[in-house]
Amino acid sequence: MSPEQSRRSEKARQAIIEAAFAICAELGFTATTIEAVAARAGVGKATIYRWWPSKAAILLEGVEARRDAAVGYPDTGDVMADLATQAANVMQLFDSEFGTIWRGLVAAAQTEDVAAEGVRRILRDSIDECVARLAKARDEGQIRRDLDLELVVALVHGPIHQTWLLGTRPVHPAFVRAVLQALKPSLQTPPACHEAGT
Amino acid sequence: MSPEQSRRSEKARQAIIEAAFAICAELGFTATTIEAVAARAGVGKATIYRWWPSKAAILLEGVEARRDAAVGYPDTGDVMADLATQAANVMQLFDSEFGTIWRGLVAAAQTEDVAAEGVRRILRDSIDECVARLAKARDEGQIRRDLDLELVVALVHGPIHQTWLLGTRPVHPAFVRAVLQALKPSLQTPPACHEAGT
Amino acid sequence: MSPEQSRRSEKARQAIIEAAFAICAELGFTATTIEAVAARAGVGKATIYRWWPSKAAILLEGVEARRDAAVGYPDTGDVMADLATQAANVMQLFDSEFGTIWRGLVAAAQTEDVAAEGVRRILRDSIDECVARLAKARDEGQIRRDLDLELVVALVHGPIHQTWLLGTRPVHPAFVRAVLQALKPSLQTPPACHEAGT
Amino acid sequence: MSPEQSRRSEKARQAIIEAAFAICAELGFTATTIEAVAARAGVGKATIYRWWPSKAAILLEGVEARRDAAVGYPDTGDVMADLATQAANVMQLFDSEFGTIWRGLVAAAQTEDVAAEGVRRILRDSIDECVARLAKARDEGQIRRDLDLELVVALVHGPIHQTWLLGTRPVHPAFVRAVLQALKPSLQTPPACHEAGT
DNA sequence: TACTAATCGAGACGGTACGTCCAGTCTTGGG
DNA sequence: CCCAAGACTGGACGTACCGTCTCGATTAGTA
Repeated sequence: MSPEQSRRSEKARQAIIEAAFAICAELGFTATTIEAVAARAGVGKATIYRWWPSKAAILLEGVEARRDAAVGYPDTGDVMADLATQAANVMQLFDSEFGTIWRGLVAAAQTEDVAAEGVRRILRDSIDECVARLAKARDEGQIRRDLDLELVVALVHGPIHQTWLLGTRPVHPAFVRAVLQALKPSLQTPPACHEAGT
Repeated sequence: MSPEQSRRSEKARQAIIEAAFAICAELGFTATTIEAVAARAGVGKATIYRWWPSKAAILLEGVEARRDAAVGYPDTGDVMADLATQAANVMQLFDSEFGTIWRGLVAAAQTEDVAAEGVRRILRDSIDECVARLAKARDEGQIRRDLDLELVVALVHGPIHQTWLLGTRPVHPAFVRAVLQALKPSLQTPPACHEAGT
Repeated sequence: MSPEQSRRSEKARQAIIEAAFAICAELGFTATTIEAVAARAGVGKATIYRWWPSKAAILLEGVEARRDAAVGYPDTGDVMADLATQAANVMQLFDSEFGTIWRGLVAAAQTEDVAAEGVRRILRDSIDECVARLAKARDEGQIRRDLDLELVVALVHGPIHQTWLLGTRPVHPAFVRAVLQALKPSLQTPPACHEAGT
Repeated sequence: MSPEQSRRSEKARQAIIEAAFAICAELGFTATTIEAVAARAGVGKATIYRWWPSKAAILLEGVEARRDAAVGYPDTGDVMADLATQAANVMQLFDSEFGTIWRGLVAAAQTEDVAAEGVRRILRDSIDECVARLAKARDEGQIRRDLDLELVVALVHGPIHQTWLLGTRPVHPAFVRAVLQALKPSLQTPPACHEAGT
């Protein structure tokens, strides 16, 4: 984003992002070439290269712009249930064309620094959101006080996201629930023993 | 691997895999083109295309061949410690050029079916190995009897591998230990309460 | 023409030259882009760049190949008439699409060394041919013995070619004859004076 | 030059022409792009396109403006010597950066009508000047009365200019003199025969 | 002297072609 | 029949310019 933003054409910017999303959704990340995006957006290639360093950066900008429409955490009073709900919602979102886009971004992040930074930026927001929900739950006494909340985020989303990314098994809502169920002892305040013996 | 294997040149096969590894380690996955591999291996491009469908397949074959030299699980009698040791060893391995190769394979797996299958095949082996170690620990009473062991593998390696892949934070041995420590209540047989209030 | 000629595809070579000629004839030298030639010839651009440094070089090769079909000098016994005939024939040839191609080559020769050399090579042949005809005429006593024949070529063709190139006036056969007519005293052996006085 | 001239910035006009000359002299005609000229002149591209149809038109305007400083014909009383002197001076001028510019204009004239007209306009002036000198010589009886003077201009300058343009041989003063020397019999009034034999 | 309309600089825009790189296929000659 | 070598078609790359356009900021001529 080197040149001044002032003279930039908002119309072109949106057309490019929308074209990139459409092509990626329809034909996949590999077919999402700068050339195809330019053609579909009715835009010169130079206009893309002027403002974005790679196709991943375009998709990244689109994803970040849609963050408001992102999947938030409900607050029913039961954190474990809320975490499960949100994770299941994310997985459902990933079943749509958005999954293709996110896979592409993760792939790009493995070899491009710009993409890696963008992906981290997005994840940072997601983590912060999750941490906020967990902090509330901690204040309510639903989870242990001594937990590193960012670590908890990793414990919860790591297994789910990883399983989805690497396809080691299908990620259905039941799997999400199983993960959360298994993690309960690690997260929840251990119940006091009221009776001695057994 | 369509044609007959009998006529195949073992020398060429090894040279190709080694060249692919070397280029990927030195110049990265993106620069690991079939053309470059052929040149470095002193091999015709057709020879590569005859036996492998993509560059990811070459690296995959190399990785699978090196599985014997892979990171196994120690058995000190303490599963949690052993899991931590193995995970830390893997992370150390990923700090080397092998990390670059694995990142490339994961990236390829997001868009190519062949790569995805290959990655899953490798992960399956790793999971099985881990499950075996966990089964032993379960038999020894170190972990709960009611656990789905494959789920446990996800719980343990998901957070670690995911954090490494997406770079959301540095993955040092301390982080690995923290993950395992946090997971203890979920995995271990809950201690009987001997006294009220503990 | 860097790589070995042996593996070169003769079919591609001819298709490229013919495409370049056709496009130049139909659409002009400016529209004769490498891209258009490749498309018309059904050839990859790389194949063109592998063997020719510029579009001028392609046309040049075509022109040199067609030299056999070139405009030669008749030998009726009258040099001046023969020179006029040949020059008029050349001008007629230049009225066809070949004129467009030659103009393009001359233009390219003003800014590109490769084109300049090629044009000079072609002109050298033409000059030699003309010199040969002149030498014969000189031996027959039709033109002065003391003339530098290459200079004569310049005297004859310079005015004609130059007038055509720069378009300072239309170059009809009458003009060609006028040039030759005016040059007669300079070329022909001066008649001896048979009578003293006036 | 469509819009009103009154509002035109004389400063910009001169800066553009000077920039075009400078770039053409330093980097050649090919590198003389509108973009480069605009940048060097510190001028918007639109300002150039508003007043000139092409880069050749800019150089043309500069060349025409410098015509006063052009190479005129001396009048020593000996036409042949004067023609040789002027031609030699032109060739010397062409050895400078002006030669590069003129070559560029001739090249452009092969494919662009505007350039062709401009070149013809300039040549017309040169021809007229030469014709004027020849007319004077004719009135003085130095050259034949029956000559078409414009044809004479072609006979004199055609060989020289053509040889320079196409580079068929180096154009030194000696060459210029040789051309004029060879043309003498065609131009000069034939001397009466005073004695037989001679 | 203030108004106002055209020109100015700057540079983004949609395009076209550039010359390069690589994919994946095909051809040639040698073992 | 496999191999090394590498030319082939094809397509995307990222760049350079083209000629058009839209922006304030001058800057002339007019009121």
